Amino acid sequence: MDNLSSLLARTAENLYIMTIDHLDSRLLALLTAEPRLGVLECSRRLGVARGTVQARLDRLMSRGVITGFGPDVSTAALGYDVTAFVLLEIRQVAGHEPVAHRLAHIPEVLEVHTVTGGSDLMCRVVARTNADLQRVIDEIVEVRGVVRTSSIIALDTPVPYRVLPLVADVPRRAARES
Amino acid sequence: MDNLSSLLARTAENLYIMTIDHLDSRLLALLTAEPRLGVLECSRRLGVARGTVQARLDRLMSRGVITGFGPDVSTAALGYDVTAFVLLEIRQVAGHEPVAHRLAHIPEVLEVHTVTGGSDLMCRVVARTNADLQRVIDEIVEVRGVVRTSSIIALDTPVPYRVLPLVADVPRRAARES
DNA sequence: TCAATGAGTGGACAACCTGTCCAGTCTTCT
DNA sequence: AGAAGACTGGACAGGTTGTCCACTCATTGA
Repeated sequence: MDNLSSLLARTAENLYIMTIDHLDSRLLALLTAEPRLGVLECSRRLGVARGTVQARLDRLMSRGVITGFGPDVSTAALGYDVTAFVLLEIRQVAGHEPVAHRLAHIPEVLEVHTVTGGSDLMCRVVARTNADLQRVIDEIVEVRGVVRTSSIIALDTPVPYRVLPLVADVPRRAARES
Repeated sequence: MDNLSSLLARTAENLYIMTIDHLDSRLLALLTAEPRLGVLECSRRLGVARGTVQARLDRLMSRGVITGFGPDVSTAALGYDVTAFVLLEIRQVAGHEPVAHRLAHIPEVLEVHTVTGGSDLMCRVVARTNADLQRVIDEIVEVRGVVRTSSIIALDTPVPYRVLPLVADVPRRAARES
């Protein structure tokens, strides 16, 4: 069995990152599939001792790989059926932060990134209807510092957000490299 | 106290959506802040009976508002520090689905949407470095049906994905409208 | 080669929480 | 007024958690 400490690597930025092994990966997959599982049940399913699962979980959390077990809320179930990505051009004199900060006050804005390319910021927004989306975009345009917006509406989401394939790939890649 | 059934509304599409009240909202906020809290502890914090919390949670889950309690995995902690959005133009003769399906086989592709505008698909991808991003984009370009890509790199994320402000807003809006 | 180290095992304990009942109250709607 | 729905507070058995412990096993480095 690997010495787990060897799963830590120092990056160029002097930051520790963590490489997970196959057991970690299986544990994450299991918890993703059935998140309310307890430690004991996990240990039974994975065929290891309870203490092992407990130690692995502690490690994944303290290393920041698992950041939480937040309830996943479906905005669609709340009536927000429209998702869009809004690209923003801003007056750059004051920087991105104040604009992002003001955008954060709009509840329909779920996520804000600063980006490369023709735009400065990109945010993910939801709305109840297309007409409601117009209202949200109007709110965004009214934010001080925003010069122009252009929107991309997500019509369908054939692949919803997921991390599992990546999680499964990390130990494979690590094995290949060793 | 509201009759909870009144929190259901029939949409134009004949789909039931759910409006949550202040207690639901507080419960979601509490679980987001401290996700491993049990039902009993929640009831203590919210000042209601355990059965009430249990009933609310059951309802939120069965109505699809809470879709799960998946472990939230930080891709950055796994060494995937680069996030990008890749816009794809595709040969449209065969439709989006086969392309999306093939994209789903790339672990670094975390999310795929079909979109309006100049592009057909947009996906969120992660990579270890910018050079690694090139590798991932190459894999995407090699997908059959993909004609052209253009990438937007997320340099920073001043507002990470969050739903809480929206969740808090729904009962407010409902109160305003009644 | 040997000792130290880290990871995993299997077992134990008390304290706690869960799922699931129930009867009773209160408010709203018909 | 009566019915229905939501909430309360209490009860129960059974399972789970956190936290010990001693023991084994493989890897590492002196």
